[in-house]
Amino acid sequence: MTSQHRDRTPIRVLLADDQALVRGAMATLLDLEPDLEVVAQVGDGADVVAAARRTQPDVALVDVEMPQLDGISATASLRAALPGCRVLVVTTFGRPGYLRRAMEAGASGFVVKDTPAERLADAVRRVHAGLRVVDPALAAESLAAGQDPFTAREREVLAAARAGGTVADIARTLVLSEGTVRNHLSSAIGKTGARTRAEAARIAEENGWL
Amino acid sequence: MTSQHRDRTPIRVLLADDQALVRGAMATLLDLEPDLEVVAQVGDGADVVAAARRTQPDVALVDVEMPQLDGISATASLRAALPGCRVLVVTTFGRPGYLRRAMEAGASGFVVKDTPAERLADAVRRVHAGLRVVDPALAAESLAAGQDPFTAREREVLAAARAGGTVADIARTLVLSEGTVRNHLSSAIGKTGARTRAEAARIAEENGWL
DNA sequence: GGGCGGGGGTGACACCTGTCATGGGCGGGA
DNA sequence: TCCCGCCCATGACAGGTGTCACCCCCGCCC
Repeated sequence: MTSQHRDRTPIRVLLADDQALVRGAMATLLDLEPDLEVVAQVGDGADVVAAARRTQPDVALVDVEMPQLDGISATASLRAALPGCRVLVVTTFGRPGYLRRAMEAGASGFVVKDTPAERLADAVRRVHAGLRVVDPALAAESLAAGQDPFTAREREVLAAARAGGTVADIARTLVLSEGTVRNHLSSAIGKTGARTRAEAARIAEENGWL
Repeated sequence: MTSQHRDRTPIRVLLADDQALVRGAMATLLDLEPDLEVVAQVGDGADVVAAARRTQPDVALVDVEMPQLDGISATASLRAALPGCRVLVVTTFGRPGYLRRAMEAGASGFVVKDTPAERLADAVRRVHAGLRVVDPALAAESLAAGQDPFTAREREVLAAARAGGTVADIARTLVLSEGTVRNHLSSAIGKTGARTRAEAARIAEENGWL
């Protein structure tokens, strides 16, 4: 497909964002561009693949924070279902772990919502052209932070600890011994350099490891 | 929309949101309306009053979550400086405490970013017309949740506890005895019905009490 | 095969937390 | 004026937490 027709066939765009106001605003913003056409809007990651199958978009703009299925998982599903559709992840939080996981899930670009609105359409065009779009500063931060140091269990235990419950609560929800939970927590605390489970959970969350 | 406006002068709108992408998208969305004109955009609450003085807007759309000065405080300052300018608070999180505090600060409306984009312009018009715009469901939730049960100190201690540090850390930052910190924490835990400080902090945050 | 890392578990120990009783000081309302 | 709520503080106590040593099982890889 050597489709270099710039203004003839517009780039078909799918929008996935749980905030209707933001989604709608971005849709009008992109629809103003003559070479872009928003062909679908969904409010949850769980609806991405179905909408994409129906409307066959060229590029999908996917938010990370969504209620049922998050944007990273949705990206992976979408890439598996429609390999021809490229994904540009758009997110509120520029967490290093998000960037890494998004790229591993098959995203072609990663844009933070701090970036000027004028650049969004250009990011879509670049992604559609097969280029990778990543904020350089965030990429550096991602490298500096390193990757998720946790084991699967540690991550689960730490995620369960975010709710603020006791060790007994976590043990009950994960069906584990209290001692085992404390061992995992202790390990996670050690790996993050924290001094309490709450601090460890905060650090993990800020890095996008949960 | 069939808005027959007798006077041809458009409603002057100021936008305050820290996410440039969202801000820009909302600006284009509102500028498409013939009776609305975005006359200023700022990325922080600290810049709201200065920009309003310069551009004399009729309505200010203010986000709650902003880096230096939050939207609630910015609303209060703006109402004091330019009483003729009405404020419509737009926020990601529909927390009951946010709504209450926004109205107390002098806001005329409160809109969550979940609402459809089509309704935003209408909300601006209503606010400009002197009406109050509040999501009924959120208003009910706000009444059900009651208001901030904490004393000033309890709030401070709980806010400091969010970082995840120990009692000693909190005592150091607030210049208090460790025993006093534990007393305040215990009181806050009791008022929220929580069982740990982390849970209490989570509850307080979800209700917009911090 | 032996080593290694992950998962699950137990027991013990020092330390931190949450609770309560109690006290003093300060300001505002009946 | 007295009373009440808030703030600060102390001390004591039960129970939760974080750490460590040590155990087992399993799968992987040199």
